[in-house]
Amino acid sequence: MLLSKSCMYGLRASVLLASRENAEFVTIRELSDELNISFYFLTKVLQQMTKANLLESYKGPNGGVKLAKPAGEIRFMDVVIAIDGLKSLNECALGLPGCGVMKPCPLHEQWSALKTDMLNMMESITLKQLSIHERTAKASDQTIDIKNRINTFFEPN
Amino acid sequence: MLLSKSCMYGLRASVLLASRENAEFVTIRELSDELNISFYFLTKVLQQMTKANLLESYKGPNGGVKLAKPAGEIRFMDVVIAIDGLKSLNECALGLPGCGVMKPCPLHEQWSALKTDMLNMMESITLKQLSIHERTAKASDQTIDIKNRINTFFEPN
DNA sequence: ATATATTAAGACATAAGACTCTTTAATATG
DNA sequence: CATATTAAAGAGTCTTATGTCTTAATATAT
Ligand code: FES
Ligand code: FES
Repeated sequence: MLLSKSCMYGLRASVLLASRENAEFVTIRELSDELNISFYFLTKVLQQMTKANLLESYKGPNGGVKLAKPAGEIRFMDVVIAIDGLKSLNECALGLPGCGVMKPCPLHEQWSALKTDMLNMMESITLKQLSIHERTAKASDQTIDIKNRINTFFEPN
Repeated sequence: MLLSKSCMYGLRASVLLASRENAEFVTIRELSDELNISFYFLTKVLQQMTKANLLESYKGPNGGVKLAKPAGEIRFMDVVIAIDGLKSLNECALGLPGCGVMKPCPLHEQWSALKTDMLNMMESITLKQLSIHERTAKASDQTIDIKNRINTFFEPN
């Protein structure tokens, strides 16, 4: 598993929030219902994102969470860093210390090339792009309404 | 973490075994000492590889483990499959079920491209290549003898 | 003020992964 | 045969990740 479950949950919620960028605060309960993620657990994950200034939260009636910046300004990578941390992005494939810093392991050359591609991807893709992809998919399948479609994207495990 | 620790341990041990392909059985104790991995734990991991017919084991005096085939015929991927399983190679980046089979998630296109590269790498690299890389590295640093060099590759965490 | 809605924080529970130890089985050697 | 050496198998422990619940804090509305 490349990303932790927490991180995947955070990403799913982010994309959903991005697809409603117009909206005001969305309750975590609504997100967790739609994504089939434990409300309690998702709450913890989104707290991490709030601390990292990716989300803004508001307590009380009409409260909830929303993206702290335009979806086009939040990179895939930002979410990963907020939840799994920077270290998770620079690990040696064989788990040895100091990948890229110390003596490279036998896999380093190949692995770091892949890692570069992966980082480029994470750096270039924004939540906006992910949410647009979602919309396009929806448009191409007119028989399924929006809510339904999001639900099929984010089916329970 | 892309690969489990078990898997990384198995790979490290494999490369070490490959670099001694000439040798007869090597005891797990010797491997665990040289790689700074718990002997008990490594034993379990190598058992999985033996069951998968990647290693051959022999009990009793002068026993141990050795590669079951020439190092050039064992692919990186074979070790990963033996230890982490096939499923680990085809996961959705967002943890959704049926990546590549069911409706793709918003990240699928980008992620599956990366995954293809990764699988190609795992499929094309053999233990022989990894061990040769190791030898080359050694040759370029004459001041450090072989055993020492392996030890610096495989430092404790 | 009081009641209600909501996130934050912290404590707790369960499951999975990582690691350890003990016992058993196979083999070799004297 | 007796003893030593080694991996296999199984049970147990420790740690980390995941998931749940309760209480506190903050905001709104009546
Ligand atoms: S040192 Fe192992 S991948 Fe970089
Ligand atoms: S469905 Fe998500 S990466 Fe393929």
